[in-house]
Amino acid sequence: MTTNLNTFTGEYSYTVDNKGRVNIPAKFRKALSADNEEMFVITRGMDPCIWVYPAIIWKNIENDLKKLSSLSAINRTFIRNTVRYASTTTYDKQGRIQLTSNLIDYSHLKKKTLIIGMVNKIEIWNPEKLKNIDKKNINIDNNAYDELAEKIII
Amino acid sequence: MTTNLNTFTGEYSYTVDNKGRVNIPAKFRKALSADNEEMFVITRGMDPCIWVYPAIIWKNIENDLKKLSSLSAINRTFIRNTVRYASTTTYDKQGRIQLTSNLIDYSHLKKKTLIIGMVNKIEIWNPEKLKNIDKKNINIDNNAYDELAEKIII
DNA sequence: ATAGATTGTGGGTAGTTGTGGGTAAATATC
DNA sequence: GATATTTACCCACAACTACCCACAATCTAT
Repeated sequence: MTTNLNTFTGEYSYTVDNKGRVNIPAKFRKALSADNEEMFVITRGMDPCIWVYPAIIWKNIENDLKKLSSLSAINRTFIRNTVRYASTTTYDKQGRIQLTSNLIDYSHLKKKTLIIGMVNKIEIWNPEKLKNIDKKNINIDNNAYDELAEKIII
Repeated sequence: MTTNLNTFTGEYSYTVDNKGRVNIPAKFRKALSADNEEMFVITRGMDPCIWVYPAIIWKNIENDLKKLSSLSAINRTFIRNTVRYASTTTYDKQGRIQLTSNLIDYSHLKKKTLIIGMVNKIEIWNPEKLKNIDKKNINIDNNAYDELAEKIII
């Protein structure tokens, strides 16, 4: 089956074991292009979740960051916050990555997790947290949302 | 027979077996263009049914989503809601696709299903559910219908 | 009308996947 | 420098999935 490489969709439930490991869904592993060498970069998401990037996609982000001038305070803050919590990991023979305690704390992960494909990256959520965010988003700015929906016809 | 490729019309009755598989009508399979490689993407519909896209049609949606920056909260929500329940499947030698339990629950599928061609995608319904929705829609806003009539000459 | 091909539905099996734990190397602590 | 703690790598096994075959019903062509 040849889906888009380095592209992830769908929602999966997994558990974090007591060593802080989570499974990367088999489908996601298969979607990784060979030049990633089974590597991901994990970091803080903008929402209270963990973002997981294929290594080569992350490389592109780093290159974009290099282009930002450090003269601007906003740029400096942005760069710092973006790369500060990022670390590279490969998955083990069972397809799991090791999370850092920092990221586990940040995303409030307990045992159960939801892993969500977000097209060019992967999100790891505490299911309860995501449910709360979903509720909040019901009252989201509808105009902006509708505008998107008109551009992208599903 | 030469119909439009990746275009689906008509209504068919099939059964979901106890492994969660449904047949894709032979006519629909024949309408799939070769570059789909016999792949579909299944996801939640806006109504309580399952939407089935030819893979290459879905690919366009993914590519559009990739252009959205995750710095914006609305973009993140939109991406998440759009791809969260989407998964890629190929049909087996008997022409069936495997549904996920998540989608079966969402669409309240039991044994009997109605599969409906919706031009650029396919809908899988619980026949009872669809009957209820049809009843509700009898009293649909006629103004909205008239508005459509100006756009589409049938 | 009949034979052959196609289509829809069911089930079996081998391989894959997810989860737990074990052991040795590496790092940290005193 | 010796010991404790963490990390990386390995194995085991139950549950699940993909793939295969069987067969009845339906359709197609001559």
